[in-house]
Amino acid sequence: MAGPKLTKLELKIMDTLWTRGESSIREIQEAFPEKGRPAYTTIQTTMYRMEAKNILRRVRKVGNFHVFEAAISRDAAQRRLIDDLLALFGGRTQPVMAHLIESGKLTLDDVKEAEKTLRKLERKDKA
Amino acid sequence: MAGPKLTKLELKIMDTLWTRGESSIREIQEAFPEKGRPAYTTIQTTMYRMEAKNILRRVRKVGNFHVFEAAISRDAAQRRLIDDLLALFGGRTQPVMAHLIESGKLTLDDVKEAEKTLRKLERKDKA
DNA sequence: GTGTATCTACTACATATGTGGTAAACACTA
DNA sequence: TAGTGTTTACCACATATGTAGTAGATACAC
Repeated sequence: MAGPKLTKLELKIMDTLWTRGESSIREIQEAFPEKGRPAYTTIQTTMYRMEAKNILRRVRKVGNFHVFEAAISRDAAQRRLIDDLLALFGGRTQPVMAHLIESGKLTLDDVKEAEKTLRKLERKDKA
Repeated sequence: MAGPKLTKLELKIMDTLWTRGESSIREIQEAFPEKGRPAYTTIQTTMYRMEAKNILRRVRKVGNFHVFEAAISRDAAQRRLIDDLLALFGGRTQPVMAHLIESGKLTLDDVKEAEKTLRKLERKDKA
């Protein structure tokens, strides 16, 4: 059933946890670019709410601060993002691909890579 | 700069306008599946807000009801959806493709089609 | 012209999210 | 152990969104 839906801010927080592993609130806050960095308590409140939703959990206390870790994988979160997008397109990948190409984001190399992966999968399925 | 961000409900409303063209609130409401169909005034309120955001506009009055039309194209809205998703992936298409493949949503035919389109584009760019 | 059904315009309200303040607890240093 | 700086836990608030009710306007059928 894929992970829960995450907002943009939640995703940025998770990104730090996924990339750097266990982190304190302060470490996560300081991972934001200084320009437009949210207040410490903004991150804190959001993380508390994420804890209530089991998106992350506190694993231990060091000194007087808590250390948190991700409770869902990056893969699960990403899959959810894409599933949601696809649902908005009625499950059809074609328009998605068309837009990716049109915006110049998808290169011929990307596509060849995808094709290679698919052919590999096909062989595996047959075996 | 691509269109404004649309929510799921807003997208469903726009979908009717894009597909069937000019429509009344009632027509849009009745385009929702009977199971879980939002109340007339739910659609109405949402459409009024969309009007304020210039996502749609009322074009004329027929009898005692207004007729609305889309003020942004399906293409612009879809592009925005995909741009937003891509931004969450740091602009990288690779993980997006990987997930599409992994979930079985992207077939070899889809990819070949994309490749053909890309090659065509390439030739056009050269010319 | 009058009645009836529909629509409009406005209001209300709950939830999720982003935002950040404040007081009290707490750990570490000197 | 006393002081200081950080953290926690909680609170408050604005905005966006989904949800729907109500009163009065309005058009159409007869």
